[in-house]
Amino acid sequence: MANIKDIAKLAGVSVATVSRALKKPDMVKKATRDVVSAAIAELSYKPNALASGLRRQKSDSIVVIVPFIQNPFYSGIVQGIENIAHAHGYKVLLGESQNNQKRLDSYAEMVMTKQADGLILLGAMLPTYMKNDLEENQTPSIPVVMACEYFDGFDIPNVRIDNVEAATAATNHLIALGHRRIAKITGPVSNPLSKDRLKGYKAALKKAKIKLDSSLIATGEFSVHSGYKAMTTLLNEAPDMTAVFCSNDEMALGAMKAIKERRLRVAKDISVIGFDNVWFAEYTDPPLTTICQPHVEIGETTMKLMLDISNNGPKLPQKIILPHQLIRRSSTASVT
Amino acid sequence: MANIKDIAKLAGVSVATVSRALKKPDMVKKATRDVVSAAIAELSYKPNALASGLRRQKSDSIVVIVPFIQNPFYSGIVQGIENIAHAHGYKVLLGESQNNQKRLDSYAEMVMTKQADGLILLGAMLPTYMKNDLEENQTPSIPVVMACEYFDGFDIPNVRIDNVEAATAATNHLIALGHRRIAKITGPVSNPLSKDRLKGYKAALKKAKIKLDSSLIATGEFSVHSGYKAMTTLLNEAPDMTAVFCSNDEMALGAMKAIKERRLRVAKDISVIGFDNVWFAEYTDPPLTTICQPHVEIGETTMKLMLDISNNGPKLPQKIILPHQLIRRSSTASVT
DNA sequence: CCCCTTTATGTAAACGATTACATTTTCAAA
DNA sequence: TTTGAAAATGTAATCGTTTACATAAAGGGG
Repeated sequence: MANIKDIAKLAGVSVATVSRALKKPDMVKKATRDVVSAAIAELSYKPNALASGLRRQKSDSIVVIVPFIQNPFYSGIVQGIENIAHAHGYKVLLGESQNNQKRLDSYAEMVMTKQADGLILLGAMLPTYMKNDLEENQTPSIPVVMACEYFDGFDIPNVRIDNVEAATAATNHLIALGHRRIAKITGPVSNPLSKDRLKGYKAALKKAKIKLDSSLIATGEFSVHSGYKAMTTLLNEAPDMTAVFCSNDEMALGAMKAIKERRLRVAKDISVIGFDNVWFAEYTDPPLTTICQPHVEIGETTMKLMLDISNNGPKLPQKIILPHQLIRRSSTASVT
Repeated sequence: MANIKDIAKLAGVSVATVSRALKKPDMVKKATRDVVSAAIAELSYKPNALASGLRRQKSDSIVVIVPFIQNPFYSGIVQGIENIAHAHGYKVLLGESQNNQKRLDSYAEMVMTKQADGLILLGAMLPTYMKNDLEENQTPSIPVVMACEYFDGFDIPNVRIDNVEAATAATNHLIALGHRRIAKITGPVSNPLSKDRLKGYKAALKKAKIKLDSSLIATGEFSVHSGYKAMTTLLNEAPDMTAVFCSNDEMALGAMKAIKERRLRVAKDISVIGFDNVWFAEYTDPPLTTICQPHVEIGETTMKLMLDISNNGPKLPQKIILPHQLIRRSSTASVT
C-alpha cells in the first residue's frame, strides 16, 4: 500500500509538499499540486488516518453510544448527529451498549485511547471512568454530550425536551377530552426521564383537581412487552379507567395489545397516548396519539454542541431545551 | 495525558517492558508486572490506540455499514456481529449509509485509511472503490463480507438464507390454506433479494399449477408506506385476491393498513404474509405470519467469516446459507 | 564455582503522517 | 542587474507504540 513517501518520490517533491498539497492546498503552487495529484491517483494513495491522527492528536470521529440500535426512537437523533458531523468532516461511530456497563465502557474508552475525539450518550448510563471523574472534578474531562437524557446530580452538557412539561401536555390532552380515571404506565423508576414524565402527569392531575390514585400507576421498562404486562395489571386492578398515558410509544403499543385482548376498543373504550412519536406510531391500529420530540433537531443540536465543546474547550454546564409537540391521531377520544 | 514513557519512568523499567507487561504478560516477571500495573493505575494510563495501530498495522475494529439504523431488520444481525467481535477483542463501528453512495464510501474508506480492518455490508450497495477493484481483480482486495444480501456478478463472501426457497415456502403456506388468487408485493426490481423472493413466489405457483397473473404483482421499496401504496393499487386492480405475500414485514404492515382502510379484515378477507420476522411482527394487529431469518446467527456467522478472512487471507468466493423458518401467526387463514 | 541454557529486560529502529524551521525560488521595485 | 520580501519547497524532529536484536540476570548440572 502506497504511502506518502512513494507519492513524494513519484512526484519528485518532498513528503512535506505532498502533505501540504492535501491538507493546505493554497500553500503549494498549482503546477506542483497537479503533479502530486497525478501521483496520488496513479498509486491510488489514501493517507493513513492512524499516522495522521497520531501526529495531530485528533481522530476526526466521535462515538455515539446507543442502548439498543433497534430502538426506533434513536434513529432520527443519530441522523441529526450525522448530518452535522459529516458537514464538518467528522465521522460518526455508533456503538450499541445493550445497557451493559462493559460494552458501554469499551466504547467510551475509544476517547481515552484517542480513537475518537468525543462521546455522545443516548441513554441514562455513564461510563465507569466518567463517574469517578465527575466525583473528583466538577466537569467531565473529555468532550461529552448527552442527548435526550440527563444525569441527576452531575453537570453533563445535554440537549433534550422538557419532559415534565410534555407529560403535562399529554395528560392535559386526556383531561380536556373529559377523562378523569387516567392510568399511567411509567418507565423504570430510576430513570430521570421516567420520573419527569410521571411528575408531569401528577402536576396535570393536581391542576385539574383530580385525586391521584396509585392503583392507576404501573411501572414498565420502556419495552413493548413491559407495556403489555403493565396494562394487563391495570385492567385487572382498575377496570374503570378510561384512558392511559404511556411513557413511550413502545409501551403504548403493548398496552393496545392488552386492551384488544380484553375485547375492549382502543379510543372508544380506553384512550391511549404515547410519548416520542416513533415511526410506527402512525401505523398502529388505531394510529397513536403521542408527544413528538424533535428527533433530528435534537441530534443536530447535540452534535453542534459537541463540536463547540471539543474545539473551544468545555463550556459551563450546558443544557439546551427544545420544543415538543402533541400529535393527535385516533387512539384518543372523548370519554362517552 | 500519560504515555508509555511516563509509566516506564515511574515504574523504573524500559518502555519495552511496559509494553510487554500489557500485551504479552507472560514474558515479564510477576514482580515487574506488578510495579508496572501500579504505575499504570497511578497515572490512569491508557495506551494510545492510534500509535499502537500504526505500529501493528491493525486497528482491531471493523466497520459495519447499515442502510438505515432504524430498520428493525438489522438489529439482530448487528447484535450477532457484536457478540463475536467483542469476544475476539474487536470493536464494531456502525455506520449508516442512508443508501447514499457518498456516505457509504466515506465509511468504507475507513478500511483504506487503516481505521478499520474489515468491512461488513448489510445492504445491496457497494463502495465505489470496491466496484472498480472487482472489475480488475476477481476478488476484493480488502476483507469484506456481505450479510443477508449479495451482489450479482461479483464474488463477495456472504452469509444469508436461501431467499428463493424461503419465498417458495411462504407461498406454499398460502396455497396450502386454499388460496389461489395470491398477490405479491415485491421490493425494488433491481435488488437481488427482491428478485429471489419473486422467483420463489413464481416457482410455488407454477408447481401448484396456478397461472401467473401480472396484475397481482405490485412493486414496493421495502418501506411501510410503499407497502401501503402497493396494496392500495392491488385492491383496486385485483379485488378478488384472497391473500398477499409481501417481501418484507414493513410492507406487510403497510398493506394491512390499506386493507383495514377498505373495511376488509386481515386474515378473514385477505391473508397477509410477510418476510423477516422483525420485532414488531408479533405486535401487529393481527400478529403477522412471516418467514424468520436467523438474525443473530447470520450476524455471528458473518463476523466469524470476517475474522477468518482478515486473519488467514481471502478465501475462495464464499457463500454460507443458513436455514429459514415459517412463523405462523394469525394474519393468514384458510380461504373461506 | 563455572558454564550454558533459559528467561527477563533494555536499546533503538520502525510505523506514516504533520509541521516548525531552514532553505531556495520567484518576482517586483529600484 | 541587484535587492529584498514573499512564496514555495525541503529537512528533520515528532506523535506513542511495538518488536527485532542485543544484553543481562537467573537457574541448573557438573
